[in-house]
Amino acid sequence: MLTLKKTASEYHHGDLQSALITAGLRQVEKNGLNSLGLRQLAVETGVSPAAVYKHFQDLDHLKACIAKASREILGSMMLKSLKQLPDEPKTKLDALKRLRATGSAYIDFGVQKKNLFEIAFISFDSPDLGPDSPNSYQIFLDCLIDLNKLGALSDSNLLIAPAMAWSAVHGFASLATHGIYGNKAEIEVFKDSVLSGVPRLIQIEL
Amino acid sequence: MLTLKKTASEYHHGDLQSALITAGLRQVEKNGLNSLGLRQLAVETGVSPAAVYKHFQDLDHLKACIAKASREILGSMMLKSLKQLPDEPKTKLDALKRLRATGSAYIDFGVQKKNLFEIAFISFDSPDLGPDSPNSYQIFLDCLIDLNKLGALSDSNLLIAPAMAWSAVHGFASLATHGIYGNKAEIEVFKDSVLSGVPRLIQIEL
DNA sequence: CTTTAATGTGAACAATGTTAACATTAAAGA
DNA sequence: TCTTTAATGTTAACATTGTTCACATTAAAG
Repeated sequence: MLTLKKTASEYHHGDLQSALITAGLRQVEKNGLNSLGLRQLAVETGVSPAAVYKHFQDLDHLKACIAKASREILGSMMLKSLKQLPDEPKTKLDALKRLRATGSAYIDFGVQKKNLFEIAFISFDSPDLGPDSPNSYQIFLDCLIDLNKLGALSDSNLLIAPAMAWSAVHGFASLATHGIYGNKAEIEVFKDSVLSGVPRLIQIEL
Repeated sequence: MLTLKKTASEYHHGDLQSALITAGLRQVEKNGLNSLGLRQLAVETGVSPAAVYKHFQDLDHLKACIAKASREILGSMMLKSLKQLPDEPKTKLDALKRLRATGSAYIDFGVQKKNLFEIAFISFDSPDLGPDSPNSYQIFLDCLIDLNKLGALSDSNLLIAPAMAWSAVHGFASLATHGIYGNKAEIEVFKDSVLSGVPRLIQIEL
């Protein structure tokens, strides 16, 4: 339709649903998950508190949508990290570099946007909201499929390997956001170690 | 002092501070972090809402104390898992079994007490509350020191190795609590894989 | 035994999530 | 096009929450 919103009757918002999610993302990123409030978001988007309930069942549902949006930002950062590398990896080493890049992006997201990372996995269980796109697990898996095609991974590991890689990377990101590894310079050292360890963890053979 | 609380004047509670933490732990474990409320805890411990503020600065502070208590339960479960093994490991393999036992206990805690695991790392940064005892990181470290003494680990890794092991185990526990690996039977398979992968990750040489 | 500090109560406050009844607009069907 | 209907918004109210203040009660210290 695309009706160049001249209809500024100011009564209907136009796209409140995504406006609330966007405002929520900004609020969480700036002041943390605890600072997220329904009324405050309503004010921020210039709407009454009750209007929110036309688009979300309750605050938890809205939070879940903001969480999903966070995960999708994470996923897009992972994809972005891949765009600076050769598309179709021809060698095992190239394929491995791609896996490492996605892992690095995952950790960077956690460290740089720790408040978004904090909310990202809220209500991750309930699949009411449909799959993430992009989906970070799928991105890991694609990298491992490439490695498998090139013979760097045993087939039996295509189920286990992504789980293990994800665990290591996610765990490091999570612990890093909790300030366990000190300042960002120190984090970088540990991060490299973890990323270098992943191929051993999932038994890559070059 | 130990004054066998005959002084049941019913006005002063006796040990409200820890009673609130205990009640908080039970509430979180049963109904999740979101269900935790100050007034409700006050009712549960038979005390007025304002009384809580004689022992905690605010709800966040109380939450942080409950979180610390959760981590200490985790730590004690790790220690418990060690008590069924030979005290002083004489062989590399024995030492490795101890490391694996602690990792297994860590993951079990996450899966079996997912609500406690959820709160456990809240306010982990702020060291106002003093160190955990027992401290799960220290337990990992002790296992690795044993391995190092037996020559299974390069010295340079005594800083990095615990961080990596912790990351893998913590990440898996975290993702498992989010229901990513399906039911508990499936989780067990993945868990064994991760635990078997840790020695490769941290470059144990047997 | 008196004073003081620790620990409790009760009433009030502002702010929050939520709901219900109603208003306005956009979309659909005659 | 006109009418109806569904979608989307508003306002007012409610119960509940975290928090504070003035005050009461008890335990500990001098």
